[in-house]
Amino acid sequence: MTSSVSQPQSEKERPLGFQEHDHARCVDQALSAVEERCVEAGLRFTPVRRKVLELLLHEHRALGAYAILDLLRDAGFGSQPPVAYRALDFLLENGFVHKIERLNAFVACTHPGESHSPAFMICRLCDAVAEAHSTQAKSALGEAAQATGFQIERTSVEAEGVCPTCADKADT
Amino acid sequence: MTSSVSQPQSEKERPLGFQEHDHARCVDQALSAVEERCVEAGLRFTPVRRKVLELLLHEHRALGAYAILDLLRDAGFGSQPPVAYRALDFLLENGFVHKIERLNAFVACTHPGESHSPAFMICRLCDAVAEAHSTQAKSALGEAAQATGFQIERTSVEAEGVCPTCADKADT
DNA sequence: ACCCTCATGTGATCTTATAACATTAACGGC
DNA sequence: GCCGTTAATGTTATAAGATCACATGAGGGT
Repeated sequence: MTSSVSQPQSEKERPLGFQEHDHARCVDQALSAVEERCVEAGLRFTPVRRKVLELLLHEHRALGAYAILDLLRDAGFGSQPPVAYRALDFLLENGFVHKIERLNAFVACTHPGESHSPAFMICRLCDAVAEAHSTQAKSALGEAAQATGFQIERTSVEAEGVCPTCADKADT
Repeated sequence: MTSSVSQPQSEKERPLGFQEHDHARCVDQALSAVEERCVEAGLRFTPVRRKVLELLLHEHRALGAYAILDLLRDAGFGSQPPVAYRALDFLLENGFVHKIERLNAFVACTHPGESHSPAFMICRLCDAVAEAHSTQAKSALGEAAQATGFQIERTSVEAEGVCPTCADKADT
């Protein structure tokens, strides 16, 4: 799922993230990983929560809360905003999804389980979102923070630009 | 105005940013600097635009668009959302203010004129916002971007935490 | 069975942002 | 100085995002 630090291996589609991959498999893997972590941590991975994560993994891009809500409704769940927001809150709190502030939208985490301060690359043309491992961004601000005595609790790092796929299209 | 990389020099108040400073003066300076840049660049620094910047400089913290709108109304300007948003768009485009995505709010730029990719520290207790010079955050993501072929155009780096002033209060 | 807690369903409301269109002000060519 | 073009503003309406408040239901422990 949109792993971010290597060259594209196939040119055939690269449809949603920046890279081709076995999507059905990556969805299943991620769901299992999260399920396992919930059991370990005594968290309730309820049907709505599972469904929301599944939808985000399946779509493999950032979705707004109301887009998620529509899909939930189609799947027979409640259709009022809090249904989606509550599931998202749970998933956010536990690091299974991230919020893309720039888009007011949500993406499934690319590497759940690992503790990390995420950084994102967002394509302004197709809205694809890739998550990068970024320990560094934190430390970049860390210096300034230390100098002022500011205590950092969370960071959000987002880059907007053009993904390889869209750049290719533009060349044509 | 909330310059970010040095020790607090006075303990008497540190009211809005993380540091004490001659506020009236810093507002005037910033306004002049922006005015000058607009003349140079052939930009129209109209009354609404000036007023919005002035308000942000004066308040010296992140304000929501509707808070700005209220202040505009008080000052005799139009009172419909587009009035504020359009002025903000202008100021954003030209780097005179920044948007804090996390708060859906806007702050006056701390060092207009210098080209920079801003990074912010946001106090979750008092909403004070400090802007740090950060060339590094860009480069942190830059590596991942280069590896995938992603072309970065803009970055947004925000850290949420507790500012020195609020931390002091908590200790008491 | 009971209680307590957490999760869900639902309606209403609030905040943030934009679309669309009319009106007015500034700017350049002549 | 007049006129056409362009950019800025005013105003109405509405879209999009997020939360509040309160009722109902499902699990877990005793």
